[in-house]
Amino acid sequence: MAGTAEQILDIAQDFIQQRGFNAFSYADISREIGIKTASIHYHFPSKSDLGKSLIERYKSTFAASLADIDAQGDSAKDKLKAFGNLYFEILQDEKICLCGMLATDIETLSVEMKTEIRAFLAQNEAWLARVFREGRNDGSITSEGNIESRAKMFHSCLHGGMLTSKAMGSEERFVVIVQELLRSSC
Amino acid sequence: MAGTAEQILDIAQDFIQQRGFNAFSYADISREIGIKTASIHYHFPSKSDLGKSLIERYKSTFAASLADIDAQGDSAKDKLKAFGNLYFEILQDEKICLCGMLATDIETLSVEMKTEIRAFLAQNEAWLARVFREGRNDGSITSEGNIESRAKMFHSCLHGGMLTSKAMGSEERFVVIVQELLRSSC
DNA sequence: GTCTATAGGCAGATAGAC
DNA sequence: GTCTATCTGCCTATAGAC
Repeated sequence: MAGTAEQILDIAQDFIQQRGFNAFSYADISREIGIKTASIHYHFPSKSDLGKSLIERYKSTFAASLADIDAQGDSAKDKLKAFGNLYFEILQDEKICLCGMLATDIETLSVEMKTEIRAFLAQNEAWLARVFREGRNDGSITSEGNIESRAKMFHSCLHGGMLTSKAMGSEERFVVIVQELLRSSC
Repeated sequence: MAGTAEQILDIAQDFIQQRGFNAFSYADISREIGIKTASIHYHFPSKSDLGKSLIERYKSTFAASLADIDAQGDSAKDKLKAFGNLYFEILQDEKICLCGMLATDIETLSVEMKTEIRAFLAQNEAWLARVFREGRNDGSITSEGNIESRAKMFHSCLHGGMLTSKAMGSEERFVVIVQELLRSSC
């Protein structure tokens, strides 16, 4: 049984991943979980507080997913596939990555939220760079070039893929993009 | 001397490319060009009308830029570079592609705007696919795989690159991503 | 075309009772 | 912790004078 604060975060996250930070309100959450907006302010005094808590939680959850992938003991190439699959699952819910969505809103957000978003992106790219490095050792990745650049490109392509595929209304499109990305990155 | 309607579109475009569709208002435009909000409604009765006109204009301008690239008579690989450079110039103004920004807001937009956004993305991808095809003929692109998939991936990577680079506050990051993309796509 | 004035609604946020 | 009530301000949009 989730506490109220968690429930609020859950609903807020859905809204943001579907519509963006500036297109949802406390009233939306209120309607969804049957609690007045004033009560939401008790848990999260300002919208920025809510946003910051949300990204922190998302970052932790995502880090746990990456740890799960590592624990599978697959090849580096399979890890990249699994990473892409994390995003595919998000897209299947008609959402995009929380931080990808917030990235477009970045200029309108508090410094606290900005900092958290950047930390999330950096966390992902550090993981990807490590996996690319592993791939050169285990032989599952034969492509050349700078590891950090490759990680940034891989990461960007997935975010752009989610974004454009959601806009075009096609999950299949994302699948095609990821296949092509894996082919040219491994 | 630009007419008022054009001026309104110019300002609105700046705001959207920097902050998103749901984070700017007629009042913002009003302040910027010294005209009352009621007068803006005379030119564009609803915000959706403004948005639709804006994307139509953007699509035409972008198509003209693509025609310019074609007219240079460069190799296909150089055309891809020039395409990436169009987006780099946008990022240098601390913006991202208008339709990339609107893509995240897609669920909150009118059907008219949605249709225009999809048409823009499709236009770009048709051009990219054609250039990849040219590259196989002129020998400047040796990579294999499905042409349409490659165009979608290339396109997605640029959009994601703009998005994440703006969020990270680094133009240099975008340059690195494009270099890596060109390396692995040609 | 641009203005003043205003409608009607929703936003984020707070005070204080229970 | 949740409520009612309310504040202040901004939003999109319209009516009607000039």
